[in-house]
Amino acid sequence: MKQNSNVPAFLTKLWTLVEDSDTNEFICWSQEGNSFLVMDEQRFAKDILPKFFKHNNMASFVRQLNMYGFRKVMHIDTGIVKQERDGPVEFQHHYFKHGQDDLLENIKRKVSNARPNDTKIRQEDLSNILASVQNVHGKQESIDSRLNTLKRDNEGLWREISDLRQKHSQQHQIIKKLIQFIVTLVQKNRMSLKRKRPILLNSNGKKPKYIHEIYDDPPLDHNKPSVSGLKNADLTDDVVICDVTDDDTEITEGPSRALDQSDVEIVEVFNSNTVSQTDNADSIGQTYSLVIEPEETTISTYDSLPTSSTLQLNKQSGLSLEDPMKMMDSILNESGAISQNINLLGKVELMDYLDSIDCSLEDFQAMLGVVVPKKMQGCYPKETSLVSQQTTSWSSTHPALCWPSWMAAPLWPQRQTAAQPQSWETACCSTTLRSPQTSWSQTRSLHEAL
Amino acid sequence: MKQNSNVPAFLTKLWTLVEDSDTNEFICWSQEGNSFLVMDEQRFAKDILPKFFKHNNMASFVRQLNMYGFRKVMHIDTGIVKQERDGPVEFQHHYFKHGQDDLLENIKRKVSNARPNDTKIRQEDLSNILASVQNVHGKQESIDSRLNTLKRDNEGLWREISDLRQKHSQQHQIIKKLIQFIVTLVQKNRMSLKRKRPILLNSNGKKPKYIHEIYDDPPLDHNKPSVSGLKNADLTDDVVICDVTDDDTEITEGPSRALDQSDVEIVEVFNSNTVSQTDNADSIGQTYSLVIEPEETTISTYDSLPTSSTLQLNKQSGLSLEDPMKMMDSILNESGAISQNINLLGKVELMDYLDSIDCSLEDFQAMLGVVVPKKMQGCYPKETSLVSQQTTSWSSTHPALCWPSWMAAPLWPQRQTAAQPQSWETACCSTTLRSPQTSWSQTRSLHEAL
Amino acid sequence: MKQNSNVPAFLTKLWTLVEDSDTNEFICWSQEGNSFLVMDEQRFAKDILPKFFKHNNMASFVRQLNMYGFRKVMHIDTGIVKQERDGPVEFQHHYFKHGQDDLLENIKRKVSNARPNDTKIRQEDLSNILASVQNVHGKQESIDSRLNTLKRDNEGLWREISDLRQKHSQQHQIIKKLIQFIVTLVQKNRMSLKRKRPILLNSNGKKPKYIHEIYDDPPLDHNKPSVSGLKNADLTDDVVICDVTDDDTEITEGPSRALDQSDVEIVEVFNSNTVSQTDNADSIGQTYSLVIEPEETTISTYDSLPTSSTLQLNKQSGLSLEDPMKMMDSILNESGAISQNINLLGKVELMDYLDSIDCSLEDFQAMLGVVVPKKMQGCYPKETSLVSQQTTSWSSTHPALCWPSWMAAPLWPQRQTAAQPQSWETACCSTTLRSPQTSWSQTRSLHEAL
DNA sequence: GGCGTTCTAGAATATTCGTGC
DNA sequence: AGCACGAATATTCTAGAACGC
Repeated sequence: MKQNSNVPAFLTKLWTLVEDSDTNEFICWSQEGNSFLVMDEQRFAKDILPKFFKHNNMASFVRQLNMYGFRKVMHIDTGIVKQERDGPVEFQHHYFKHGQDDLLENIKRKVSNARPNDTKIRQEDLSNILASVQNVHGKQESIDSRLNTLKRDNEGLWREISDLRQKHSQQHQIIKKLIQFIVTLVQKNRMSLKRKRPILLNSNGKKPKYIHEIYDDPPLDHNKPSVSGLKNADLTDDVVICDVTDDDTEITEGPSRALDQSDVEIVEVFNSNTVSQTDNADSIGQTYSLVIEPEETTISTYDSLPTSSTLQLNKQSGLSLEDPMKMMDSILNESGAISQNINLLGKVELMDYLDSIDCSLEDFQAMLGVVVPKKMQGCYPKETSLVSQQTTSWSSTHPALCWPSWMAAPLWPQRQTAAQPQSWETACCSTTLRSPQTSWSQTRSLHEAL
Repeated sequence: MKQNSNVPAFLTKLWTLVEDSDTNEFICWSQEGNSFLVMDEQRFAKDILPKFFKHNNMASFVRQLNMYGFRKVMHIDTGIVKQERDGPVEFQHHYFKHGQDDLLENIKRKVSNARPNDTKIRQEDLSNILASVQNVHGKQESIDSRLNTLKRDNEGLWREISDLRQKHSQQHQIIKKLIQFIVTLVQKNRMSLKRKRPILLNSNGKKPKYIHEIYDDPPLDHNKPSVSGLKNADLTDDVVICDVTDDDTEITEGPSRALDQSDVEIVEVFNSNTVSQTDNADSIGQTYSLVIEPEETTISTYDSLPTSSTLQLNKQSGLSLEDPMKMMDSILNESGAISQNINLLGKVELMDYLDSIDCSLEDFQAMLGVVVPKKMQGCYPKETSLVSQQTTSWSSTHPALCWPSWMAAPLWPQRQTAAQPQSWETACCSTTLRSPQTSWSQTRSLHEAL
Repeated sequence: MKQNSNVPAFLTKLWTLVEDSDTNEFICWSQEGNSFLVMDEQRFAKDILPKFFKHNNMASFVRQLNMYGFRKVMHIDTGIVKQERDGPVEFQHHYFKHGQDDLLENIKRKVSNARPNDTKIRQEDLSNILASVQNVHGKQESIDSRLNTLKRDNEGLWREISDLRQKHSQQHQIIKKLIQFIVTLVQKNRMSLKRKRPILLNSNGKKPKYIHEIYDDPPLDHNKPSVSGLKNADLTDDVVICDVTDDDTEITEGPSRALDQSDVEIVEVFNSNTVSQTDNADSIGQTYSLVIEPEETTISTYDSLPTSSTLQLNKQSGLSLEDPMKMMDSILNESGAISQNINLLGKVELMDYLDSIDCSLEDFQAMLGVVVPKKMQGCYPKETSLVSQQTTSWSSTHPALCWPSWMAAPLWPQRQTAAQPQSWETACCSTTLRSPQTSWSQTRSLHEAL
């Protein structure tokens, strides 16, 4: 009757009840001893149950049995409506056997799964998931619009940059022309003033494209082209934009440049020590040279140092006299140092360039006549016909640059004709490039007109 | 006893049973008639149930009641241990009432709903979906942060561009002034040297605002103070950049450097036909002119070809005197090839520009400083106050450009006044610098040409 | 007689029934033992069925048989004339065989499958959600790729801007040199013509680095080789930016400007009304002044108007003669108008700038030598060594600028040396404008120092 | 928190009805 | 008419859940 351990009361009571021979009338072991029988449900419920439990309901008793894993033993005649008192009810459990109360502890009460119905859980899950998904959807739309905004911004930026590039290029052209003009001016001045021996740059009356000729193969070193250029250039007849300060010098030669003793001297930059100085000796005045040399340019963006490339310009007076052209050369040489890699292009452009600046008075006028629109901004070329060329000179130089994805055909407005050095301005994003010939011929005709 | 309609047999039987006064001993209506009582469970089960159903189990009966939504009516003494034989059992249903068998059809039998298979499958589905959604969430956050980063980048880019624009504009001004200065310088030189008859551009001492007059469209731009300045500047002693070539001229005067017979001649561009040419005829020497003419300008950004638009500037020495207007026209024609479509705009701008440079010498000076690109693209003004001007000339040209969304008031630092031709600067954006050689040789050829 | 396991009652009962020899009269195995026969339907139903089931309907019995997959065995005469009312009925099932009750467990009852309830609804929900999630996934990938594209674009933009900055800086150098050159040129001209006492800027033959000296803060920039070059350059014959004007005029005053009747006059732009004009009265010749004054700069980016800053260009003849320095002053003044707000910076920069242009011949020479950076194109320096400098002059000016997130070390190619006035180019994007006064006064003091 | 009692529900089977071939 | 099956209900056994101890 005592129940030790942790065997639930129900099991103890049930086992006792079944074992108790006094109640065999109502409840007893089956013959095999592995199940028990309730002879008369009704009487058992009303007479026996209350003595052991707090109720007299057969249903509650059965519920407990089920709770502990007992199963009803089906009889063949089950279901038959019998007039007489129903036959006995039989239950069994693997660990509920006659004379073996030690097995009872193996019988475990069923525990509610504490599972409030997956169904409900699932329903909630579904709701949550749905809400989550829609939330994500909303966010995505937001992100999408932001992306579009950004994309538009980017497009605007590209346009801006294109515009800036173009502007820059134009400015560059202006500057170039200005320099040319100034050089010419200085030269002229000398000629007219001194009218003495013209320093022969090209005594033969032909422009020596020495540089071009000498360097048909530009140095691979991109960073110091100017240096090499200078070195190799052996300029014997060069120029001598010497300056002279005095007054009465005579200019003997031609109308062309016979520059002498002008107060301003444009000294060519010679290579270290290799220079052959021309008649500087006689120059008594001070000589001033114009060196256009942006400091920045001497800086290597990444690793190279601006050391060697720094110019050792004019060593003061007593220097050589050079012509403005030389100066220009050096200037251009310097600034264009980078683009030397682009050989072909460089050459072509050089040609064009020279041609284009080969102008006389008319050119000058034309040069002067430049009208700037109040507003010019960059565009986005859409055509591509001329792109190839651009690519040639540009892509190579800007390998890292990625053209905006949204631009179908990145055509720079740049006119980058051959005559137009890309070095400084390069760039641009214009759609069409002017054919070199165009400027070529133009410049030419103009030139010849002289 | 007959049950028609679709009322289940159980309900019909039950109602009949309760209604039947013969069975009142076992089962009957409650006093209120909205529930029924089973007096003696055991007897009712064994004696009555089998007569109506295929069983004699009270449990089965109760099960059916529950299945149809009947509820047991709890009594106060429920739960208490009753010594006496159980009291009556009471059940009720909203549609099960005394004398109202028509309500029975409202009583619906419960139906089981779950298919154990799906359940598990669904659980897995739910898990998958949930994981998926959360995955998406995570990605979205990542994307969001990247978007923000990009946005910040873009803002920085706009700032950069704004900065660059401003810088460019400033440079442009510098260049313009430089040119003006140079022109003046040359002019002065001549004057002082020759002190001869000045070519009168505006002999009357008044600047012919021909252009402006011709195109009576006043500049919309209010922001060009300089322009006004120029206008107001009364330049009586106009320039006479005549050229002289000869040799023996004497430099008698000028305080400055007596430039004489300089080969460089700065010819002023004369107004259409109204010019009185000076002694050009006698000029034997070569004349060199400075032409600042960005080739790019001749290129039409989109579709036009640079062909016809090439400039036929100066026809050599002995040339004529042309009026500035003509030149401007040709220039604009050239460079503006593209923008020709934008007639009005072009004209207006031109007006402004010309107006601003509408001075003889002054014109010349101003002229130097400005090149008009055929196409300039633009920017993104959306506002307004200061933008108006800009918008006037600018927006029309750059309809496609969108100002960054995050910029409330996109005011460019750029001063882009009417007098400020963007032509030069606007342009291009190339990365590479032209190789030195190129410019080198070019410069040379030009030099040699001298 | 007891049936445990999971064999349904019907099968157990049926098998028992067939096996039971007592019922052979009504139901028995076929001869092969693989099917069973019901001899007399009616008697079987009425007499036998009720003893085992809750009914006495042959139909129900057959229904159960069908439910468990039993099939009726068709006889040959079936369908033909069935004379005899009830021949024996035969049913068979693959697992229902004589003496083999162990096969019964293989017999499965058919189960209805469709539950139109939630199941389907939920299934639909799941499908919808799943589709939605996957949709979102797809969109996200799209967004992701767009983001990447944008990012690449942005990177390209930064590169472009870097490039543009560099180009601008280079141009700026060129311009600066040009101006210097011109100034020197003018000066020289005067000297040579007059050959009078040169106004000594540095009579001692040494360049006065007044500015630099005054502000002993050396530029942090290491990238200015040219600068160093200039410094180191031993300039003996320093400049003499004296001006000479007329022929025999004597410069009586200070070393500073005693400008007289020079043909070219560089008039300083004075602040409104505060200007002290020098001996202009006596100037007989016409004087032209070069004023470099970007109109834009005078415009405050947002709200200020370009009013006062407008230049009063050439006042024509009778004007004052000024020295190049003045011109530079005015130029700087103008261009720097915007950045006046940045006082400190402005000053320092101005100092540097002035210092840089305060050169004599050497400087001049250096000026001519344009150095091209070995590497330009916008790169994105990764090192930061050079950043400091840049930061020094730049960051301060562009506080608002955010460097692109993807750039580790935002190194601008720009050389922005101290000697490089930021006023023109850098300018700041908008954030702060340098107050005109600053440069003004500075320039002045410097000027006066002359 | 486990256990016990009670009421209700789930689930499988059972019975019946109806339908289409 | 009869078979096979769907569908609804019925019966039974078991489980869930609420509540009290």
